[in-house]
Amino acid sequence: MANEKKIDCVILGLLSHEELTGYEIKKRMDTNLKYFWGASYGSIYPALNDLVNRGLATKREDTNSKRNKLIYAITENGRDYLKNWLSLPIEKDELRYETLLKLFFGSEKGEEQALIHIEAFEKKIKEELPYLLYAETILNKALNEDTTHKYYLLTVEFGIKTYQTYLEWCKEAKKLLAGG
Amino acid sequence: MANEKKIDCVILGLLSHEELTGYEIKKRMDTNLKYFWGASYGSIYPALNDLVNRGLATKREDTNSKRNKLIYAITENGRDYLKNWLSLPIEKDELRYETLLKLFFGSEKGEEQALIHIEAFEKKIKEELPYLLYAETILNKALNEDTTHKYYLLTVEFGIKTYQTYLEWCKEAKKLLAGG
DNA sequence: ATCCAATATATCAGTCTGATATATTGTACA
DNA sequence: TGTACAATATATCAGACTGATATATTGGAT
Repeated sequence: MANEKKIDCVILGLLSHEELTGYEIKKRMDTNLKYFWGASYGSIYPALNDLVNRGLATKREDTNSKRNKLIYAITENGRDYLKNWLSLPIEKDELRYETLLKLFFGSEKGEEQALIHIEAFEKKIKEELPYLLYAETILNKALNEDTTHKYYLLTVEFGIKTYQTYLEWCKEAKKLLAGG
Repeated sequence: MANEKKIDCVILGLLSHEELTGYEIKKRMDTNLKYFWGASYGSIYPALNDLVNRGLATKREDTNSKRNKLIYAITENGRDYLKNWLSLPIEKDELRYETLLKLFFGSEKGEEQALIHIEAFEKKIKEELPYLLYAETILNKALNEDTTHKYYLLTVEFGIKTYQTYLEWCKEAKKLLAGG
């Protein structure tokens, strides 16, 4: 089996729910998938053209709007490709935190600088957590109507739990740094 | 200020503690930094040559061993470069979990397949957690002798806390999937 | 002796990011 | 009514990095 390109799989996954433009795909990623996956336009647009060439998606111009919109939809072959990928074992789960990297080498600059990075991290997490909690409320309400929400909720719960743990770690990290 | 390449910074960070070969640098990454950063030989070896050309590191052949060893050391310029990077604000903290991606699109294949991915994730975390707990013990003992261990311990505590949270999430995720 | 795992360096096709370019549409507000 | 600005929309490219592959040596087990 050919090595599945991640960007192809995410796009097909999103298209399996609804028809989308490249711009809308990017927006979905930046909101719904933000906490565990990302992608740039530089990979999305070439991938879309490639998916069409391989018969996994279709492209059509939007005749309703005056905008230069290109709407993509998944094909049956695309759905098969997605299902196959979903059933393959996970290749890689990766955490890549520059904050921890700078902390690891922190002795070179000292405690004051390390504290700055921890507090910036804490601030960012505190700002993002409310969006996850809001999503949790919405999804719990909509759970009865649409069972696909259950899978989305699973990832939101992951985000909430880890973010809350991050905040606990920040507290302890500051204590440890101060010499406690 | 020129955009600091991450691979340059990690290598200089490791060289700031001790002289190392490219192979040893990779080993440090795969053990100590594993939980928050990774790098491949394909980036390490070219970066090492580049660092030497820019005067941030020096290269010398190991005359003691019969092996074709090339030992790298950080220069004063290299240390300045590292210190500057450490004081810059964090650009990106990124989590990229294929497990969550496949879960998000899980409705396409159903609960049984989702459960398989969650249990594989749970197994992997349970296997890795003991190494972090072991590192915690060692570092706590050595904390008095060497204060640089404090920074290493900070990242280990992050790993332990998040991994324990992952395991809690797995339990709840399985309940949620089963329809609870 | 022989085999295998670990040590050690290096390169390359292909993936993906981040920056940049370009143009249009909707909205606020003066 | 004009006009500025944010949002919508597509596209490309240099450069970073991965994963695979190649090559060769050394130490230890049997």
